[in-house]
Amino acid sequence: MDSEGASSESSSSGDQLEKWTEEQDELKKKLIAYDDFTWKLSSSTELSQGSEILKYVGGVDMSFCKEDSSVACACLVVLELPSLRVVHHDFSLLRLHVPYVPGFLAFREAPVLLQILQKMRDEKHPFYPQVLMVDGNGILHPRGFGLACHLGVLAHLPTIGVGKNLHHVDGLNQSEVKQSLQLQINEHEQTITLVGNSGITWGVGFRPTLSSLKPIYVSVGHRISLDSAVEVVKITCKYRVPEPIRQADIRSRAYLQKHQTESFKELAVRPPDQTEP
DNA sequence: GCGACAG
DNA sequence: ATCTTGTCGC
Repeated sequence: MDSEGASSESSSSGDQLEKWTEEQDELKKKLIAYDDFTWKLSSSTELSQGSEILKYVGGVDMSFCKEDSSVACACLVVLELPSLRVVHHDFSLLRLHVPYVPGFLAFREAPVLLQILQKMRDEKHPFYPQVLMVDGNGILHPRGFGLACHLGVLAHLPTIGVGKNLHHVDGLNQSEVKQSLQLQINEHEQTITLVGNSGITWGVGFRPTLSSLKPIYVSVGHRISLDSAVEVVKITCKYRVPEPIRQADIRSRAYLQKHQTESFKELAVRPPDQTEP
């Protein structure tokens, strides 16, 4: 018998988390936390004629089956600016074998999302996104490398991390953020910089609309500065959750429900096929 | 040691 | 992530 708690359960072993941590640290070396793109926002002061403007913003999200949380639908949408109309969407239905572990979301969700992105790029689709918004944090993460960073580096794409809940890092606390925003309730600025105990700026808490008490949390994913990331988020917010992510969320959920019966059969766990004589 | 912990 | 109806308001 093993003396150590080599608990033979389905959850991740310490070894796995160690491997994942090393992989995050390795990929983190390629992280670019400043503006590394050629487009400009149409609201930019310098309206140079030659430069391209930001027109195609992507969003990714995943939904899960309530009966079987390992059955998931990943969705990529692309919205056109400034209309915020969806000009492209794509889905992938699959069964996940990697569990959700706080701090390691990317190992569960990045592979599929990357696959959908690559498919679009390989097809040289004209609406391939110039920047991608991700339903998960960027550098606002225990090791400064959340899903948005992970996806950005692997896809070599500018990405923005958007969290609906605060990942408690470096002393950052949800109620403190809310209090700070409460103090600014009368000011024009609905944004609060998230500075941890160490002095590091991890992102910003942001209230997109006047009615939304609960903030969203924006952080740098890859190849973009925090200021630019916030600018992009601002111009894509019709509701609390920015449109690209909201549309990916709505559509992935709808797709899952529409194909619930079929997909459940397709992805059903069958015992190994031993019908051969 | 205990609690906290994106989706 | 998911479980969940109505309701108040623009």
